Amino acid sequence: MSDNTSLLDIRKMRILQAIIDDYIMTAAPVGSRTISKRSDMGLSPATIRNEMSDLTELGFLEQPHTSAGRVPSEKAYRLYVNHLMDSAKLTDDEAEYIKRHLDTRVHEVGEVIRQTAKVLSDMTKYTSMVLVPQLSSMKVKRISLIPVSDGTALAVVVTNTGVTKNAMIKIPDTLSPDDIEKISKLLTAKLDGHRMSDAIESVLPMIREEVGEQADAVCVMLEDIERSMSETDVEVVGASNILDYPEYSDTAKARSFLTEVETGNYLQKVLTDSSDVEMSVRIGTENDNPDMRDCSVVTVTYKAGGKNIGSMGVVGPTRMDYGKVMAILKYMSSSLSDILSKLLK
Amino acid sequence: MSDNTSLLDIRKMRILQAIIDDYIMTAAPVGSRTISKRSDMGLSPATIRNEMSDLTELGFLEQPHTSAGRVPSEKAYRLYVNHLMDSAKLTDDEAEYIKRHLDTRVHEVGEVIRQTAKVLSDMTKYTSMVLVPQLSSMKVKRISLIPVSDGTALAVVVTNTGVTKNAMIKIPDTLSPDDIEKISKLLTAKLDGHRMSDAIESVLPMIREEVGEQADAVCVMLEDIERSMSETDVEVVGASNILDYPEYSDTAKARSFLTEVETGNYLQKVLTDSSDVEMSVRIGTENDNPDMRDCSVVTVTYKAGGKNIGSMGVVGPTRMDYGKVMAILKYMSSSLSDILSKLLK
DNA sequence: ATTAGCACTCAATCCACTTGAGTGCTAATA
DNA sequence: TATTAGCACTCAAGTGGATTGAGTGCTAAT
Repeated sequence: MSDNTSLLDIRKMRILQAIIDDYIMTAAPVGSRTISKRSDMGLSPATIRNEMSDLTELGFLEQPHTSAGRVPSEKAYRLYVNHLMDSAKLTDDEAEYIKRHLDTRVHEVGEVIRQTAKVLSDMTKYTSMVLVPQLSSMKVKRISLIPVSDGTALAVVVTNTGVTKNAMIKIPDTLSPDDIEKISKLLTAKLDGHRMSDAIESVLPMIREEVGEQADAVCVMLEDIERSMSETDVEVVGASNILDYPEYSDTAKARSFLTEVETGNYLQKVLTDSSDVEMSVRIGTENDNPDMRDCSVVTVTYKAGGKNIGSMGVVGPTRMDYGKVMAILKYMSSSLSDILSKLLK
Repeated sequence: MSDNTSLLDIRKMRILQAIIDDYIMTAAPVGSRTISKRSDMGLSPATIRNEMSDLTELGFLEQPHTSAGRVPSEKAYRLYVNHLMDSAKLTDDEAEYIKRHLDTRVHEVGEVIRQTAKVLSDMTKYTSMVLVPQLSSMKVKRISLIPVSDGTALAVVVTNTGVTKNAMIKIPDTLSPDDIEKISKLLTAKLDGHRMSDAIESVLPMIREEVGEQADAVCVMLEDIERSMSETDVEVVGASNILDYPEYSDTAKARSFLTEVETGNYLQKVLTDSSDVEMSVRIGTENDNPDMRDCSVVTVTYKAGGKNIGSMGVVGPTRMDYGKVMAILKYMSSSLSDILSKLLK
């Protein structure tokens, strides 16, 4: 991505910023007079017009039609996010709000995740999403196999971070409940401290001799479990918020947005793809999903014990309040990380 | 509820039915000419008009304004559902579709529930909802307590029907993992075959002496577990379908519908309230939630082992295709019951 | 009892006109 | 030379009157 700043002198930048700020608030094309009055640069509308004309030529502004004002282009938002935006600080009220609503006395990770998504969407008024913590990267502390019926058992994996996950698995009919308990204990003993993802390659060989003839069965079970563990799951809240924004007053557009969000596929993809960068911003067509081509998606990662274990984000119209959203996300990220780190001690 | 049929002669009924059928399809006020042509009763528009005038007076039809056609009232839908509607049979294609999509080789209840909701919404094109099976009414087969971290453990309850549910519970710091395992085995032994809801009253006393000084701790744990078990959870799919219906082309209306559905509170209430009647239909203002006052909600229960264990339903505009919806729900109910009965053997 | 005929109603659509916010260009100005 | 005032031009969004057409209700004829 080329750095566009060099093309723009300081005045053009300030004007562009003013236009974007205004457009983010009003969703209406902004004209030269508005900027002349609102910005304290003491320039006449005519001068602003000239600059706007240049900015249009450079691809930062667009005109819906000749006699409307100008609308920021995606390129403009990109510049805004990278250079212009004054990364808003949260007000005390906002920080307080987050603290209060996140500090419910919950001791279950799923609950914390849901609550986080709720707070995120309440504060931003956009759609929020939180990826549940990824287990595959955590170390196993315990594996319990619980017989459910002939041929099936529930595997419960507890990680060193205290996150748990279930997997319903098939078991050979030949195994008795006692066998299962034995295997369960053995797995816990051997896997303790290892990553689930390493289980099959590095740990299975060690177990092999001890389980004897059941080695193959155990192997299949482990594969089953690992598959379940690497399933990700995403909590989405506030999808219908999108209807509050005029750009989605067209029902068909709202429909395709909501359908996409409801399945959650794309959002999940974005969150997993971004789960190694501290903060990511996808503007409009930077989203490769056509139904999301006039949304922006902002994500951050969250940690537990100093290690990234998940990500969360916000989806809204391209004209979203990036400054506010990014500030909130940053704050929420560290709050959630704190809570989880404590919770998962 | 008084039975309105007596007020209407056979001809009025047929005309009303024709009007409702037409309105369900078109969502547009229907006029006398349409009915005269479409119904094979060989009556002129003028005659129909006279009858329509009577039906309006009786409260079965409404006029948006003088020169529009007529629209069925809620009272009309009620009559339709109770007496008029020819309870549509599913086509072979539809039955086939359900069979194929529900028969995925899944062996986990949650998966089946999600799939059911999906199929239900795909077929009806409305919003679907499925209440996950209620554990409190099932008999316990096994309880496992799995230590997660100091002070917390995961309780996994397996019922005789094979449904499982987790609850994260607090445990006294004084309990060692060995203690926990002992309690876990004891609970399984004592609770096996009992309903969770009876656990505290009838089973706890029997355990009391065996656990000695930990009796109070066990009691608290059981309460914790029981609370978690009686939590209901509802799977909602296809909320955005509502946007395809002209009565929700107004964004504000769609917004309030979607927000209500997103929280799921009301739907959950309806499903639990209806979980003892085979089929229930709530039309328009029969819903006590103001945001749902121009929707209808249809629910059925489903069983496992001959016993009601949950319910599911469909939400759509009052002008929904009751015949089709009810036929689909009936069929799905028995399909799901079959699957669960087999699955949970 | 039914229907043909007719006057009446009223939302929806169309069209011509106006309004007003905004542009782009040019000539005057500092 | 950069800025600005002035002005003609554009175009979406109203505004208001006329037209249309689907529908009704009533009355008189069948």
